[in-house]
Amino acid sequence: MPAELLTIGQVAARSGVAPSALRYYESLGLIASTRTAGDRRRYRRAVLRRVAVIRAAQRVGLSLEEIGEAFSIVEPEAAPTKEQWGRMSARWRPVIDQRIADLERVREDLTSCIGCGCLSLQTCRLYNPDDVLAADGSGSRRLFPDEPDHQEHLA
Amino acid sequence: MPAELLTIGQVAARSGVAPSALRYYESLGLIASTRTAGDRRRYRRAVLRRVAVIRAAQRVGLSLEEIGEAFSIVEPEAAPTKEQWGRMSARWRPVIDQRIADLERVREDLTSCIGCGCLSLQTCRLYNPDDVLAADGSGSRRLFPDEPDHQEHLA
DNA sequence: GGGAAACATCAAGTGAGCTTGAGGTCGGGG
DNA sequence: CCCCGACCTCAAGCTCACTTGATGTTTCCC
Repeated sequence: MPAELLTIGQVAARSGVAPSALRYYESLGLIASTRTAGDRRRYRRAVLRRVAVIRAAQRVGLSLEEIGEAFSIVEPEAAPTKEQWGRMSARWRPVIDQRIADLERVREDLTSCIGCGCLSLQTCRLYNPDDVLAADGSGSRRLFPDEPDHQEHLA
Repeated sequence: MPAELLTIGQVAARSGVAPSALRYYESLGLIASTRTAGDRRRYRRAVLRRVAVIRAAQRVGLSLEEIGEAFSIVEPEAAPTKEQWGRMSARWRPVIDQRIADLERVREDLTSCIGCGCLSLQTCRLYNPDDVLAADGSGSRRLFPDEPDHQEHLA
């Protein structure tokens, strides 16, 4: 327990992310570690920041792959420089803004539908939304995919 | 194509949700249908509203199971009454508000971290967040789970 | 009335993001 | 010196929300 490097257990405890998840992130190249002679992982403190950024980005709805792409501009294994950080957040900002706008619209629709008495009508946006998914392939769906437009409406 | 009842294909076209997904929702009890003599599904128009509500709730980050719970207060197979709708949206509003607040915080953290020069410091909220996950079992994680608090911080 | 859509069921597959388990290694305290 | 717990790898399992495919039935239209 010197000071400089953290064990996986310590990183887990301090970040709240399970060791298995940290190994998984590492397998994806999202974080990096050095190894001891006995093959144990040792993490630099900067990994805590990276993990925090990963969790924050997930909350925004980004996949680990997208996060990895954004990380490709910062050097692995170190804290981002101010400039790199700036580029990353510039990249994510519009995504966050969009997500917030989406949710605000859902909230608005939900609320206005109560007041407007549109429950049985077809003019309601919730009833007759203009953002709709088209079938587009296989596999699971992102929770908040970029929904392609689709024009087919009610009658 | 009389008028009253919709086929699964029509519901799919009008809601933008694939037929297979509609059958899946039905298997979970989220929507209901009657059957023709030949065992084909027939949906009442109200199902369009329900499907729209389901998609909206998913956008907010609710699982289909949670959506089903919320639906348990409205009669299956019919459009919600104004009162039921009110209860549902009252139930979801705080969740939406919370999600929006979370995202705004991430955005704020991202932005302020650029300006504040905290990149190498430990006072930064992103670096030293107070919302952290504890290990809690198996399986996949919700994209935006209710994160239990966890107090273990840096040093 | 005949053929092609559209629909039915059911089992199995998909992808993301992890966890769990088996089986073995490392390292610090008593 | 020995033991326990933390750690290692790798393969397999799991959840969620669907889709795909196989196989069979209905229905609409000409």
